[in-house]
Amino acid sequence: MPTGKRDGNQKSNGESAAEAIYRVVASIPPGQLASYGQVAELAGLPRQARRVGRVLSQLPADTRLPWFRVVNAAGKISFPVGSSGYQRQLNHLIDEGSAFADGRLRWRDCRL
DNA sequence: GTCCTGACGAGCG
DNA sequence: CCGCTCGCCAGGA
Repeated sequence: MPTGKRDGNQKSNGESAAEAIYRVVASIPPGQLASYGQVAELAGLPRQARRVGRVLSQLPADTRLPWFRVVNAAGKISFPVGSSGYQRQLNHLIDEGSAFADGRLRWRDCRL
């Protein structure tokens, strides 16, 4: 193995951390929610919830990923109440019946 | 190279 | 319930 200092965080699959995160988020079934930490763990990145938040923050507006199904460990939307991101996420969750209009979420872990 | 920030989490007072 | 600290990692200045 040549001076391969390339590994970084790739899984043996050749799948980057971001790819793993995308895959996990995409696998969250409708009506269910997962925390950043949960997603990180399922993606093979324990203790890296922050990484998940970072990746999601870079998602394009037209992404197909159900990023709105990802909430923090407190079971709440991780955006300042009233912000556009908050409204957008809450809107999607309400649409799926995972949240009430007052911002209260129906907590359901993903538990795969 | 260092420093700061961030869609987090758990612990402590 | 609130606020603070520390750990963790990536990326931009």
